[in-house]
Amino acid sequence: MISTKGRYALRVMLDLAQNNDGNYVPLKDIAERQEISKKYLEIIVKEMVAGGLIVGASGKGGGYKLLRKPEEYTVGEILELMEGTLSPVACLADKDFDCSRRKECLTLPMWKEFDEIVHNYFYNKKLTDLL
Amino acid sequence: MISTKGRYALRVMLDLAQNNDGNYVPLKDIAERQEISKKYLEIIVKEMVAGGLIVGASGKGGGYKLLRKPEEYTVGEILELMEGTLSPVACLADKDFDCSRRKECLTLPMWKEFDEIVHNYFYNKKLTDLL
DNA sequence: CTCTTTCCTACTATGTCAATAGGTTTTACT
DNA sequence: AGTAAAACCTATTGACATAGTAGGAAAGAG
Repeated sequence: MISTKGRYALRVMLDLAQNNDGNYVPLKDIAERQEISKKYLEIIVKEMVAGGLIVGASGKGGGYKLLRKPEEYTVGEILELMEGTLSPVACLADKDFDCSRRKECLTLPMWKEFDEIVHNYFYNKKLTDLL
Repeated sequence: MISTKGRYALRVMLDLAQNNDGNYVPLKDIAERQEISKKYLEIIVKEMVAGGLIVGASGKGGGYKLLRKPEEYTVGEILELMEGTLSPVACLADKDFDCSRRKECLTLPMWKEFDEIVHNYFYNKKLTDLL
């Protein structure tokens, strides 16, 4: 299940792509258009700035804008940043996950295959594919 | 993320498939082989019985066994029973989910497409494919 | 110097996850 | 009848994540 964080982040990115005229877009406007609590979006957008997806500017005339061209973002990188991982199981999400049953695990190959399908799907989906 | 409930259920099914000689398999044995708390497995197998995946028998010589041939189970039905849904978002998981933005939602088509990929992957994967 | 906007810390309610605890009932075997 | 093994049942718990809310501090344009 993708959480609201991931879903809202995606909608913020789409909103920014649709209002990508070079100016900063105030969060207030995004929150109103998307009907999402501005306060909650603050938390989300902060992570998006930290993650290098967008840039913020304080003060009057400030707001947020994309750092790259809309077609240069993939849905995968947005979701993965917000969700932490797209992997279906902990043993694939964590590089350091230590499972004593790893060698004999009958289900691991399936999770690996599925993980790749998910990864491929979202990383081949550009932000602009949704517009 | 697939929870332990789904993952453990799958491992119980595989264990039952590997010990499918017509006799009931005690949960104690499964718990030991799989290195999972028997107490926790009780909760899980109870749901599996209720969901029609397996059948239980009380008393000495009792335990659990498969209701169908191993090749007649799909991973999808097992996971969906335990997880409640395999859908990535609530608006697809719930038939009655009421979203006012449904018509204009830019992300819904993607979630739908992804949902189908996930569904197809797990429902085309037979339990015996993992053995 | 004021208004707008981001930025920051903290708090909270609710729910889910992953169990544990302690029994009762059912059944086969002796 | 008695006993051991097994499922079955109800309740509880600790930890964590989710989805926010609250209140203000700092930045920056006009």
